[in-house]
Amino acid sequence: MSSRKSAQRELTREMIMDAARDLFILKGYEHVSMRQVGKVLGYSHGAIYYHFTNKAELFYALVEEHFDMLEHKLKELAQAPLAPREKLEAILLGYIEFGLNHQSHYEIMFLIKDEEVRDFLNQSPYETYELFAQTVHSLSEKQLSIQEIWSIFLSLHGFVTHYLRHVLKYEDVLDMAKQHVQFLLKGIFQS
Amino acid sequence: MSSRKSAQRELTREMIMDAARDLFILKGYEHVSMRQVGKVLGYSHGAIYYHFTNKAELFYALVEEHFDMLEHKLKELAQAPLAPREKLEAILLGYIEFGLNHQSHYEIMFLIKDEEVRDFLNQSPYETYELFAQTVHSLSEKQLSIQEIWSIFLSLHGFVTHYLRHVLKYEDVLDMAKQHVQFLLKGIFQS
DNA sequence: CACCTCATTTGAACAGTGGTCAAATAAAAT
DNA sequence: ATTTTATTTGACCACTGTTCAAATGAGGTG
Repeated sequence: MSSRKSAQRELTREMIMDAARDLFILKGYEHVSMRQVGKVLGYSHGAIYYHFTNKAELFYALVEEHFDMLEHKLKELAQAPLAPREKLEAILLGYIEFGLNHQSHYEIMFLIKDEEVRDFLNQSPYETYELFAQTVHSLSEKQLSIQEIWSIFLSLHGFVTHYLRHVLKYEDVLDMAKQHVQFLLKGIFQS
Repeated sequence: MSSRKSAQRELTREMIMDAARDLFILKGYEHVSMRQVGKVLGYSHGAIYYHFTNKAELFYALVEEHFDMLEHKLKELAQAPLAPREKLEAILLGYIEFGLNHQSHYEIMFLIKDEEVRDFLNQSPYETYELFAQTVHSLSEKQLSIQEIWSIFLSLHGFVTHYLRHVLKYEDVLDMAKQHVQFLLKGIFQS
């Protein structure tokens, strides 16, 4: 009965995050317990609390990664060799794709009310939205106001939120997503 | 130590729902426990389980009421003495108002993923959406397609969801709500 | 009145949760 | 070889939803 593992197997934040990520994607924030995370790693739950102050901090560490992923995706799409209108479409669609392909993460990033988690969400959501808004603004050739961009964002958010709740995959709603994007862009470009 | 209360104070589903409603509005679904509900009524939690099979059933009973309220509100707005365009605005704004004035309920009605609760949500969401869609369709003078109405709904849903998460009141976002509605209706009526 | 029945209520029990912390352990530094 | 220090354990706390045998007492029957 050794109560401390050998040095090579010493627990790290990375290891915990890897295990948590798997469980988390599978079950969502609320249905993953600290004890479960410890169990898959072969450690007691106490050890997890040595590396993370609490559950919210652990899961927020994961979410930070995903704000980066979303930003990366937006930047990538913004550089595609397309006409502004097509690029704009790609960005709005890309947002939906991201949301529905990373449902558990989207949930924490934009949906969870839990105060504990919210306390850790500092600047990331604002920064990511700022990037989104800037990109959309320049691609719309300045025809969209701040307010209109915000409305577009909220409307995309509504789409993701709805289908996320019904646990549908992106591919299942692709057509609908495209039509939603068309609806939002209607009247901006005269085409 | 009497273990059964006198007949006049016998527990009813109504009494439980009244107590649950208060707690629920105050704290939201996840932060209300069956023991708390029992406590405010002066009964043990076991008694609650005699009248409701589980927490989900109890809270769903409350939510049924609120689908009715939303339908009632939509019907009321549809009969206001206004021009179609104004009426349409009033309906979209009314939806947002409802969502933000009954945040806890909106959460269960359209947001909670919990399978237990979802099992009880049967036809109500569809029926209510159907009413919304029909009303919007007729008020748009047939200029809006099924798909466009669905997009409008999702976009309103996104607005409510976002501000609900940030626990803002309807009055706090009224201006924003009006602009969002204008954005969604832009291009439909030639005004 | 006594007796019985049965709807109702209780509270102990179960398996789980997030979180804390003294004590045990072993690797590293002296 | 001894001390220090980082890490891990697991008992413990207060809580959750849920189940259920046992207790209770109101109402009906003889």
